[in-house]
Amino acid sequence: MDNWDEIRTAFQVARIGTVSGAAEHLGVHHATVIRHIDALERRLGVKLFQRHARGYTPTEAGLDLLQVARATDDQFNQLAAKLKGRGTEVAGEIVVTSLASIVPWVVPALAAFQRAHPGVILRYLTGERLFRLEYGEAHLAIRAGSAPEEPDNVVQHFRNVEIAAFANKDYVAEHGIPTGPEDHERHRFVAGDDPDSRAPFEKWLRANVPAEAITFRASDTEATNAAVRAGAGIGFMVAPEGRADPSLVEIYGPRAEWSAPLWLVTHVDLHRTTKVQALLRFLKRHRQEGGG
Amino acid sequence: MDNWDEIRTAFQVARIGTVSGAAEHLGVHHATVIRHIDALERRLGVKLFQRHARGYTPTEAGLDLLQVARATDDQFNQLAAKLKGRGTEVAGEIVVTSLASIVPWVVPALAAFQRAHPGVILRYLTGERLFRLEYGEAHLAIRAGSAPEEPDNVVQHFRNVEIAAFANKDYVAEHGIPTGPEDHERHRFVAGDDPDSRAPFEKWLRANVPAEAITFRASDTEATNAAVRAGAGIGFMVAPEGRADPSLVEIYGPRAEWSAPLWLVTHVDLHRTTKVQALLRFLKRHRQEGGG
DNA sequence: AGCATCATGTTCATTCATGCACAGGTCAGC
DNA sequence: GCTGACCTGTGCATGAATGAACATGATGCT
Repeated sequence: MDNWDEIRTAFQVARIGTVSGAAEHLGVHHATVIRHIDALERRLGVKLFQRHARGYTPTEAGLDLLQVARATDDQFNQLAAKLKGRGTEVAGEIVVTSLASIVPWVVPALAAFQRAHPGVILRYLTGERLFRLEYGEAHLAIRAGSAPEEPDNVVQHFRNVEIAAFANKDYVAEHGIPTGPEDHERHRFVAGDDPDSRAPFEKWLRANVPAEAITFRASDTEATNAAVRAGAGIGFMVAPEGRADPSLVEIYGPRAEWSAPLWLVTHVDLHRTTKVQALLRFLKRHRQEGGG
Repeated sequence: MDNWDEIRTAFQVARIGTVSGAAEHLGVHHATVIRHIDALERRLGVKLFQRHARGYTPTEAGLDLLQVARATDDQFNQLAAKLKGRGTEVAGEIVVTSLASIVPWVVPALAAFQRAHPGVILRYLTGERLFRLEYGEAHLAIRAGSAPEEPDNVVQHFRNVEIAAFANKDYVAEHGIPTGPEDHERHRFVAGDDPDSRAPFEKWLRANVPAEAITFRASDTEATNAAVRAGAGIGFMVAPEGRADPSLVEIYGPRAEWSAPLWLVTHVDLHRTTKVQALLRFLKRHRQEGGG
């Protein structure tokens, strides 16, 4: 594996997604980028990218390269900063991902972090792209639920996020507020679609709400939240998110048994870099804000 | 930090120590190597090497680069192997270091490992160069004594090494073998020079041997071993090493209270690579052999 | 439907990095 | 003290990697 510059070129293509974009970022001609990729693929005997008219999409091999090269890039930048005597400076791109449901909580923290470190460029990815993050597309993943246990990942418990039950005002006006579990059959509930979900509040639903009362199911958290807002019934939401919506009424306040743990997940190769460390420290220092 | 190839060039210079050697290894002209180094240093504004007529010696900055670049090199090689579908193949250079005193135990294990993986090139460094290993000059360090706790290092307990007391045959012929602790004042002992040493057998010496009976002290383990072989008195040695020398007599057999733990220390960036993993697994699988 | 925009991919001229040859220096050994 | 074998360092010719220009295809907006 000689010619590290070709790896660097491939890294930028994988990161940005287009040859032209990578060429501009690298300050070279796009023909050079194409030649680097071709040479690298020929030498490795593996297709790194799927060519199509809209750009280059990394294959699985390309994603492997992306992961290794991103770590390298970060480490080289950190080395350069150290050698230049600016060892503590935090700068460069940081990619963060999380479930969409905790967006309203994460964004203010990231914004504050960006304010504290103007040299940082934040990319915050949520939603359907999450599955690709296993391949090292992000520096930091904020996950909910049971602790991830993949090798090469550094997992830290972050905090518990408060979960409460909400319903739309119109729903309350029509159906009122449940007087207790025995009243649940008279109500309508919104829940996830997975009947075996291990989320604590889903277990509580199965135990305390008759199945016939769960009249709206959706696999995606955003969908269930939208259903609650639309008045489809009573559903669980992250507490601050629900409270931020004036059209919602808090049916049941947060309970310890419902709260879901959040995990900060980083890849070992990235975990030690100053910028990731700085972000982790920042997030942990600000974990009180926003309720939880 | 653009131009990763220049880092690669600097890495080879730091690793090999000469511009010409690095040039030959890289398959380029040595003038190219000089230009790469010059360009890199100018861009970083830091001297990476101390030039002298016998070669290039890395400065502290150069050692920092060496550490990062070695990890990168290994990771790229591992990536290449994976992408080429030979993910399990173990090949390339592996640098191991340890105290000189456990050389006779380590060498057979390394030799066996090399036999099992013909593609591997082993470099086994001991002795005075040990101090440089903090800077990532080795893939694996085998350390004795208390567990190292530096950050970025992965420390695993390896095994305990048996320590026994030996003396030269000539010494025994002249002084006999101690009948018990009360007989020690009549004997001569070889010990380390540090009066506060935390090595277990040194503690035992302080507790069970009168200070006047310790007539030979040396700071280096090799020196004390040589003194024992030369008949200067009774001294502690690694059990298999002492037993391998027919001129020595085992005065006190190994005791649990004397045994010193050995630690396998790797840098996080290198720890996950297949070849380091393979070596660690191999060493742990063969830890029974050789007594311990 | 048609145009504008943005992407990849190929050909040809050029330039910059490389290789070569030689100078200068240091160290080891006889 | 001298010779030989290393090593670093520099000016100059060459060639390989690069950049410019152009062709081509897909997408989105009017």
